[in-house]
Amino acid sequence: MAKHSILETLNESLRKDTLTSISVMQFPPGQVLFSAGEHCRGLPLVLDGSIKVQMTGVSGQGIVLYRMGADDICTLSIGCLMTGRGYRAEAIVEEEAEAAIIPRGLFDRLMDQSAEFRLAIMESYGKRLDDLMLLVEEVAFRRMDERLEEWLLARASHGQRVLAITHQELGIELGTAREVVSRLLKELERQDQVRLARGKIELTGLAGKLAPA
Amino acid sequence: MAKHSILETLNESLRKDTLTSISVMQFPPGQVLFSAGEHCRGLPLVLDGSIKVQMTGVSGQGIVLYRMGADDICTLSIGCLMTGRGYRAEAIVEEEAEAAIIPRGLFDRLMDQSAEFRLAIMESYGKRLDDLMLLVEEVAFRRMDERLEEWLLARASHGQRVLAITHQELGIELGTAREVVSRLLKELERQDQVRLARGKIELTGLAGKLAPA
DNA sequence: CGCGTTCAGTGATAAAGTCACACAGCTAAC
DNA sequence: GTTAGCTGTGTGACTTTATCACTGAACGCG
Repeated sequence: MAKHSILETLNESLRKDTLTSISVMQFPPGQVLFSAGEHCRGLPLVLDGSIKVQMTGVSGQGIVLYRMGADDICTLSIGCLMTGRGYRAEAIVEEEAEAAIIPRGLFDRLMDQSAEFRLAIMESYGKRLDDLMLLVEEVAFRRMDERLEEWLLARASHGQRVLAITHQELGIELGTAREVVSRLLKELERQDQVRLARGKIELTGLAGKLAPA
Repeated sequence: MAKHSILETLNESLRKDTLTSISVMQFPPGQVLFSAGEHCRGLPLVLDGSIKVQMTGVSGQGIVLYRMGADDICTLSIGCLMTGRGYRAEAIVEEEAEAAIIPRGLFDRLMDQSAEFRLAIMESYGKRLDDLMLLVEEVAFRRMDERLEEWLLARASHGQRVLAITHQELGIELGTAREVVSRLLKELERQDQVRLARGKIELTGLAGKLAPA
């Protein structure tokens, strides 16, 4: 059964209608939920797991725009739904995910009949805009070594000290080239902040700077 | 009297209510509509003129996120309104502007009672997200010389061949440093693409590549 | 084991950002 | 008109990041 906090904004009757007309789907890691150019068929609710949304430039280089996790709404889809434009980004499952899709008609009805639902949608939209603005700032003004360190620490604070990720993937996270990541990591290794192995990064010295769990 | 296409999504009675409760204001060039950190008091409708929305990084460097013109809605404000967060950007009038503000309460009512109004709002939101994603791509992957040329041509195609702008301002448009702009422009001048003067850029050779008016 | 594939390291070079400073063009006060 | 001061531009020196080309290491599998 679908469990998503936005459903709690609905009254008894709308919620029942919604639950009967959506079905929860499972997606394995690596699965592509949607890709650039595709059109949108409804509003995806993420119930569980982790999904990254990334964009690919003409050069073939990519950058991760944001992630969605349990209880998120794929607000990007609403834009596509409303403007009729295709997606500009692609969504890829990272950790086994559960999601349900609210079809267009039902979405319109919920927007019409529930002020709370509307509020939740607008809030999610606002948050997404905010995220993207932060990203613009990151990319335009901040140094890559700082961004890399922060990325590693953000990951580590979720408990792991050994990250399983390739330099290529990290490049896409930060929107830079693989070589740049390799060089910066090598420098961190020289400073005893990390230990490197194929496909793995172990945080050693850096762990001292860990955000409180 | 306020003239904005979103008002046409409203029925007779809602439109009348709206028109009586909003007032059109005039803003001279240079006026700051809102600045970073401020809280939002309603949804601004742009009736006429040109307003740029820009962000300033910690380094003090800025970048223009997008522009609003006649018939635009300041969707960014909705996000602030809904999440309660302050603005992350600032809005500055470029060309004498007219705008009206729909207060929070009325906005909620319009969202409640007009499906068409809702649609227009969501559409505007979608477009803004799209703009920002394009910007991320620009900043992350494209070369500065290309972006500069494109910016100049986009301006020129509005009729002018002589742009009144300083290198500093151009730097903020593109999110780069003044020196970088100076050097790239100097190079264009060496190639007889532009002629430079204090506070002015005249498009000469570049004008051949003008987008059809 | 040997072979192919993916991942990582690195030198060379180009583009962009940063810092420091010189100087030019304009304005306003004298 | 001359001069002081401000804003805008030009440029050298240097750092950081991006790009290109290539090498070799680690792994997966027949």
